[in-house]
Amino acid sequence: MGSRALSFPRATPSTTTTRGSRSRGSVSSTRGTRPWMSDETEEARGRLAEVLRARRESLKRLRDKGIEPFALRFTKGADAAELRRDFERLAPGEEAGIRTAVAGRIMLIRRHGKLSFITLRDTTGDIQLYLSEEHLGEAYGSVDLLDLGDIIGATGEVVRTKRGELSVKVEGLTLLTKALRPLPEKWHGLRDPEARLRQRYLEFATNLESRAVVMARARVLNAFRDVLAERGYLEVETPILQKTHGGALAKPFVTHHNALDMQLYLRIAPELYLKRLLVAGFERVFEIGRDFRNEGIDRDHNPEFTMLEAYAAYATYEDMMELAEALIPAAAMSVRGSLRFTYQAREVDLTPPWRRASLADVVSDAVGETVDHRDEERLRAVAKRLEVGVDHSWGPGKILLEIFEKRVEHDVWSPTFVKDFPREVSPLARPHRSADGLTEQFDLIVCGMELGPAYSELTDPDEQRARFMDQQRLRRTGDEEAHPLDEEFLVALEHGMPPAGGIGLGVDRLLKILVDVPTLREVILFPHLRPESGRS
RNA sequence: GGGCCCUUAGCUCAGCCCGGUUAGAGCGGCAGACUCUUAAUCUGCGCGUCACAGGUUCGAAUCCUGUAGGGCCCA
Repeated sequence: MGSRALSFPRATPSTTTTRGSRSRGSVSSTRGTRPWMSDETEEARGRLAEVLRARRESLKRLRDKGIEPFALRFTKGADAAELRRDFERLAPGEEAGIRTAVAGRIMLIRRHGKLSFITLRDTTGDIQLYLSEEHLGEAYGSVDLLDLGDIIGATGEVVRTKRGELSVKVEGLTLLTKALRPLPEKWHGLRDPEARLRQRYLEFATNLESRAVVMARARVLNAFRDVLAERGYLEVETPILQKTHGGALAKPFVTHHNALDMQLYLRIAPELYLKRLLVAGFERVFEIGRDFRNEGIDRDHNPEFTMLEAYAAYATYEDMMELAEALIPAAAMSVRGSLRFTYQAREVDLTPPWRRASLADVVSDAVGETVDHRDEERLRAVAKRLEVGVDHSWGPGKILLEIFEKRVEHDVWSPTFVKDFPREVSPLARPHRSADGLTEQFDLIVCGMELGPAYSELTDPDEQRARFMDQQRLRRTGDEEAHPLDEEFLVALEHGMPPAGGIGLGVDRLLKILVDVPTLREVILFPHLRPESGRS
């Protein structure tokens, strides 16, 4: 059963509009409803109710005329952008002599009696429809039944109007989906910052510039996959539901498997499973997926976020630096077309190679005195001077890291590999080949943000067990982010994991930089918001 | 966690400081005119628990307190 073309005699306007029924809605069951919450149309009051009733009315009229308002399919001939590109040179008043079929959402209607213009929006942009009674005959009356927000298909010749707007001169019009709710204001779009996030689909539908984020995300992921595939990395998927949450220092979400009657965690990182794949003999693997961390929500944190993790056997953290220097520029070129641009009005240059400096050196430079990861007394003094809160139980390494994160990191703007982390804050990285008490870990910092860590991976199962035991001690002192001991992972390591380098990259934070927005929420398609409560 | 700010029609916003008939406008909606518009224009008509709860007052969108959601800054 296909959709019948929307061509029929002019509809006789109903004289029975909805006026008489307005006062019925005085029972206030919809008190406090918000547009993004469902409401009971019957009892809704006010202007929205009037719009909803009008839309239902035209829906009914369409059905009365035997027209299905929710069609099955439509064959598109071209996108708005394709037409604009292909007919760039068409002169005003000229007809291309070529027919096409376009489809999209009605953003604007300009009716001039026997002539109407519709601005139609598809994925690629807007295209104008030119509709005239002269051309459409009786079917022109159907234009009266169209509303802003409806999704339609149109066939006709490509023309440029006398006033210079590229248009499709419509010969056939098909209603594809009737919109039963109104679009936001046509000029301003959706502005309320809360509504923009809660009804993200309306933001993307009406605010064209917001779509750039969605495009950029796809481009970054494609660029990553291209670079990794070219280098022989295999894309894999590992469990999100895990018995033990590991691979990072963070609080997990807890869930429950009914049939097995057991507690499970949503992964905080795929790391320990990717390493099992190294044990299994896959030498280069990567995963792009969601991690979940049960932490606060702010401009740099969302409970779920997208992470790339990649591992290469027989490699070190220097190789991961080189990989990062390939991945991020590829993503930047794909999104920005350049390695030099501004983030929040500040110049940034992603041209590799990037600065490599030890954590102790970066902190020393920033605080104006030489510190190292063993001098607890001096570190405590520096922390005090800079008003960085530190706990009595912390060792020097943790204090050093805290000073870095609270006072130094934000100002590290050019891409920098901050490397060689104290052992106590790095439970999964290999001991440094030449420096005592350090590990071969780096954090990549760009525009004051940590994009991700990388290690020369720890392969010695006994050392790994000792690290986990240290973490257990921290756990007992109340550190909820300490790494749990994963016995099964240790058994896997005992079977032998090749020496390897591994890296994690936070895709959302990179996107923040590439699309130049100040908050993570802007780059997440559907960011988490607190539920609206107290409105029942 | 602390401070400051916002919440008025489906949407975009006035009104709030200094309390006073029935809370305004534009878009959108409805009815009509209009064959080259670009947020089309023009005429007419409607449309609100002023986020929520309490307090002060003869009287509260407006002043005070609390709560919720959101934003910004600091930690």
